[in-house]
Amino acid sequence: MCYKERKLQRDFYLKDTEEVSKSLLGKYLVHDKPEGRTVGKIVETEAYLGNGDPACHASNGERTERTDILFEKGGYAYVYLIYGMYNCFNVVTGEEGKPGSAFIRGLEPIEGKELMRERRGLDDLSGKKRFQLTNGPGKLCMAMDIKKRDKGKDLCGDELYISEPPEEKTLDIVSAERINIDYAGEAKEWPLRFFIKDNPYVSKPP
DNA sequence: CTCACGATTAGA
DNA sequence: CTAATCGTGAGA
Repeated sequence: MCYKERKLQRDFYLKDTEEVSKSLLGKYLVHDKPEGRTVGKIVETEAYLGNGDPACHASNGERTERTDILFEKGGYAYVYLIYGMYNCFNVVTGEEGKPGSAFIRGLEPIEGKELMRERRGLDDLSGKKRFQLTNGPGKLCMAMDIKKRDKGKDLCGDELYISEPPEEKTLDIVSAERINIDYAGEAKEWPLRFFIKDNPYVSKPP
């Protein structure tokens, strides 16, 4: 499979955050490393809108060292450490100067599953345990080996990128409230979480 | 400089 | 249900 030929170009990422978050569903996230390639189909995302969205790290419109990349034009990786131990992967969206990102919450493993299993430190993948490989934002970063050194990487590059799937399928997309943002007041209720209906790699099924 | 805390996860 | 664990950024 030639993922590079199907790589999403810059214009895909320049649209508004909500639209990019939705259209990322079904796409293939690819990470090429010396030890091997891992590929996962994106099955769950959340939109973080920047200005006006109290849940977004750039909500106050102020640039800080951590969130500076969110103000870049779309198509860059935003990776940050949460709870001192897990990485979270976002795709920067929109035009330059407008902060916002699509948070990737769930992947369905496509290629490099053995490498993913090793990186996750799992021995037993029998039964429903196999979903633990990539059914959460921290888990998929472990499986794909995405960490802070990847922050700022251009997804239009050759190492970490997103591709059109081999065949277009019609997706049954569900919207819901975002997860674990109790601190965000009424924004907690905004329907900015999107996932593929009934996909077992969605982090927290409805 | 200090210090409270989180877009999570694994395990009891 | 809770502990783990540390970079970040607001405030002194």
